Amino acid sequence: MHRLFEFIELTDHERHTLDRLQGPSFKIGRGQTIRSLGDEVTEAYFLLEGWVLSSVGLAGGDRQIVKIHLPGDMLGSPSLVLRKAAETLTAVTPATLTKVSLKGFGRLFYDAPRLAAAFFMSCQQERVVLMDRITSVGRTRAAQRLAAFLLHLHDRLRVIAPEQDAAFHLPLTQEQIGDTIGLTSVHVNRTFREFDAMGIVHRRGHMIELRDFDALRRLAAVPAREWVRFPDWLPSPN
Amino acid sequence: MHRLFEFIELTDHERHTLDRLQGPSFKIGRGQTIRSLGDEVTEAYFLLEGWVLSSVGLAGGDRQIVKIHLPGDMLGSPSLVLRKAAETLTAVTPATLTKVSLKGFGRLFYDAPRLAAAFFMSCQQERVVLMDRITSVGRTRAAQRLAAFLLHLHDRLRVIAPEQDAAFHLPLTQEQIGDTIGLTSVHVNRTFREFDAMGIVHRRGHMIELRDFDALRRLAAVPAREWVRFPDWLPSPN
DNA sequence: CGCTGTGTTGACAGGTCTCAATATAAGTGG
DNA sequence: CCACTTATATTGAGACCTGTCAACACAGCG
Repeated sequence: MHRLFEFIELTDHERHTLDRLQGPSFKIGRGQTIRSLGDEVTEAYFLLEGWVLSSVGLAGGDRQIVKIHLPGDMLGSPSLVLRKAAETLTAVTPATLTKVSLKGFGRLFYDAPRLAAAFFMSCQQERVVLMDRITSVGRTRAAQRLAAFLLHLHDRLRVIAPEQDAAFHLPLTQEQIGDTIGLTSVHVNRTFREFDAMGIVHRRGHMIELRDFDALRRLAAVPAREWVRFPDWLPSPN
Repeated sequence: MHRLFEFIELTDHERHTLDRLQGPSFKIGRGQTIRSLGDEVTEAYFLLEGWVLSSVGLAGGDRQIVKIHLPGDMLGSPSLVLRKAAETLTAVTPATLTKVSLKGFGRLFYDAPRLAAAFFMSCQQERVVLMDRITSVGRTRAAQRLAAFLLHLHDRLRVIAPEQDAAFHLPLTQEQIGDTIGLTSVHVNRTFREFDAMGIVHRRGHMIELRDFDALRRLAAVPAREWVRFPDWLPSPN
């Protein structure tokens, strides 16, 4: 179950190529680090189960979480263009992943052009997401950032599980949420309680229920994004 | 002169493919908009001369500049995966560009796999840049953001013009700089004068001279990025 | 030469951070 | 399964950074 399905329908050949790309699956525990910023880049990963955070550390010790990875994501691909890994990958729940060999990935551009195009599109998609996030963090206040964050996460969960309703499990601490949207944990907490009080969201432990999507969307203020499926500029298979 | 040269050395065939991709060059004036957020996506662009801003607008009227495009950049590629353009492209200097047909771009994945891989890498590079910018905006103060901004821009200018020294022309208003690093123009001004006073930078009109790289780098605090040239995971041409 | 946009500056307001203390939940070892 | 330890959530007070508003200087441009 790969995110690539968002853009193209895979042929048998492409599906097979994708399978051959990956090594055997392995598991890691909650809190474990898969790879740290600055490490040698020897492989990439696919995330099969669990949540993984991708973060960038600053000299001062602060860190920014640049991506919350959900099952189906490819991990570590930004580092393909670097000598040292760009990001630290940490599991926030127990996770199952596979390794992707760099050589295999490189061959893919020859063996499965349409698959390569899907990876390209997936990368552009990440770019758009980052653009929207930088817009949210750079130009809006705490409540708007938190609203955009919750909506975006909910959207992504729905892609993975179409039956997903308004409530979901959020296995992140408020500090991690803060590191994602550029706030301190203290202020994330205050903003959450504000949302509680307004009846916009409801929390019980790490279960979050979005109770007023319109209000959240109005707050978030980011433009809606409609991803293209089966783009007509991409030649059809064969 | 394309940014792709950063990752691979183009063969004649690849260079030719790249040329065929582009329509005749055309010019636009300072302040003109090439394409607005929400427009239909019918093409992409290469920027040959001039500076172009890529920005995302919020419902409230604020906007975030998500990328400052320099000559050699491909423009509008994030919108390849969207039905409506993700970003508004505005020239801040007179600019020369070419159009890239979407069909042609799609065929490239079949006709020139290595070139396609270079575009993929270029996209990942943008992603890393955005990750670092979100880190800067989300987790650091005004002075650090401005330092990171100036250093990053200087680095990019040096890629284009290796003889580039510590002084360069910055054709942006302080408001545009603010929209880029998440500050108001007023605060950008205050921070610039602070840098002036400390002797870290020197300004005369829109000429900027970086006078103390060490101090700037210490301030910026973002990890250094070393792009890989000719990655060994990519099959060689032939 | 007047206009309009941009840079500069000051006073003040407001949002977010910092520090610190408690309460609560989660995880651990016996 | 309990007692203990640690991480996380919550709350308050005050400091600090940045935004807002407003005025003025200055430059580029028609």
